[in-house]
Parts: sequence; C-alpha cells; structure tokens
Amino acid sequence: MAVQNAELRRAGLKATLPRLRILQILEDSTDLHVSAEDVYRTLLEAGESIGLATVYRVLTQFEQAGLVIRHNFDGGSAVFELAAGEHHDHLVCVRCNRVTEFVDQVIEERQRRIAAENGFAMTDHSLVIHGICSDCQRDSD
Amino acid sequence: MAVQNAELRRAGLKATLPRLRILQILEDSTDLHVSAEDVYRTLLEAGESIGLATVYRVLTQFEQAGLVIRHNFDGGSAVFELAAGEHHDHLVCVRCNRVTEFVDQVIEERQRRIAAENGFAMTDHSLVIHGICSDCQRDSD
DNA sequence: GTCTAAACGAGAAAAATTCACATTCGCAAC
DNA sequence: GTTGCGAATGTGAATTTTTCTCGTTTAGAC
Repeated sequence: MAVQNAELRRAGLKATLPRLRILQILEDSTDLHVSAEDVYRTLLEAGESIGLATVYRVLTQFEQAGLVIRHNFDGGSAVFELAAGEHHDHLVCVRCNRVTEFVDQVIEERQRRIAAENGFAMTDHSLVIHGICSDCQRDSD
Repeated sequence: MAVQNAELRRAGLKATLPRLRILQILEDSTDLHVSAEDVYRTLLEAGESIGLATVYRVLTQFEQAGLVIRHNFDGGSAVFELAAGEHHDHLVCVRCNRVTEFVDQVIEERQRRIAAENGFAMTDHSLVIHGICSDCQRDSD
C-alpha cells in the first residue's frame, strides 16, 4: 500500500482511497487490459463502495498523469493498461479478444519518419493487428 | 444513380432508396471520414426522411459487404470511409482532428511477419499515428 | 485538531448505438 | 402492369458507455 501511495504522489495526485484501490487493482490484474466496468466489478466484489463515476474519473486522471494508457480497440468500451513498461503494440484476436503485445523497432522507426515527412509532431501512435489467434484457429477446425 | 445501383447489387444488397442515398453521400463527401451523424445530418439537409437507425444499419451492412471501413479513432463516435482505394493507414491531428492517409510497404511487410510469428492469421490491421499537424503547430506559436 | 480545496458517491444526464415492431418497399413471378 | 412476400425501413424506446451535478466527505497543510 505504501508503494502505491508513493506512486500517486510522484504522479502529482492526492493519495485518496479510491485511487489507491484502483491502482492496486490495475497492478494485481492478471489481464493487462481492463475496462472501467472490470475495475468497478472488482471493487464491488471486494466490498468497496466506490462509485462507477469515480472509477471513470480516476482512470482518466491516471491517463492524464501518464500512469495508464487508454485503448479504444472496439466493442464499445475503452480499456486501460498500466503504462509501466515500454511502449508496445497489440495483436488482438477477433474471435476471443485475447491480446498479445509486441514491439518492432523497424516499425517504430518508419513511423517516426512518416510523421516527420508529413509535418506531424508525433505525440503517440497505436498499431493494432487483428487476426485469429492460434487457439481459435485450432478450435474452428 | 444507376452506378450506385450496380454497386449495391454487386455487394449483394438490395438497391433500396436509403442505401442508394447513403452510398452517394459517402461518394460525394469531400471528407473521407464521416460519422453516422454526419450522414444523417446531410440527409436531413437534403430533405430526405431517413431514420438515424437506418443510417447505422446501412453503414453496418456496407461494412460487412466490404463497401466501407469503420474506424474507432477516438472521441466517442466511429467514422466510416469508402473502401474504394487500397488499404492505407492514418495520421490524425490531436488538435484539429484532420486526417492524412499514408501507406508504407515496409510496415505492411513487418506486420505480416509479426502476425505470422505470433501464430495469428491476420484479418486486418490499423495503424494510427497521433500528432500535431503542421497547421496546428504554426497556430500555437 | 481545524480548515479548505480537492475528491467522492449517487443518481441524473448525455452521447452513441441498437432493438422491437408495425408499416412500406423492392423485385420477381405472373 | 399487378400482385405477393420477404426484406428493409421509420419511429421511438431501450441499452450501453461515459460524463456531469451537487451535496457530502476527506486528505493534507497549518
């Protein structure tokens, strides 16, 4: 708990109970990508009385503070991921929604060049490859 | 009009009035990326009485038929683009939302390889580079 | 311990999208 | 050209996701 406290301070956020709990949930989650609803459900299961509005507020603050990254894959709801490690891109299975991460330096470099060629000051980028993962390919045979 | 009629048939869709009108709007639009609301508004301005639900339905059908591509950039609403040309990726300005398209064969190739290495049968991919376009960089000085 | 601004909870509201169902339309057979 | 039928549409309600409002509570400085 003391750890999360310090993390929040470093991010310039007051260490309130909802923020501590939500940060912990993100860190403890086995799934790297969780939605606001996921976080809310986990809180309910743990018996915490934290409102859904607060979950959204906190996740947005975390995003602005650089603690998490918000992805708009599809399927309606945004998902959040701890910004702990380095940047990476995603492979998303269109059948089971499983997400795999990857990094490719060649692509990173080309992106920087393309942004520059088009006069864009790149702030961010996101690459999502959709496909059918090996498990789902097997299942459909 | 006869042209759109044939296009719909080729896509396996009955040539109904809403579908003809919406296809025409997409083709006539100066902006390549339009939302369902944009289409609806254009219809209203033209005095057509086509429901918003129909617009969503038709756009979804067009997507399934491969006539248009749906993008979930961000900002809540999805945008649709005619699937006329070849595949391409997008540069989106975070200030003015202007969209520029590009293609890079090196990136395309790396993506195929990455999907294969991870056992994914690639169905699709989307690369969005966010940044500040040249116009907006100038404005903020 | 007190104080104050910031943060919270609950529920209402907004925005985007989909659904349900009665009505209408496209089109193929006559 | 008429007719018939299943597919498609319009309306308005419902859902889903996210944000807002506002009265109450809390974290952290003094």
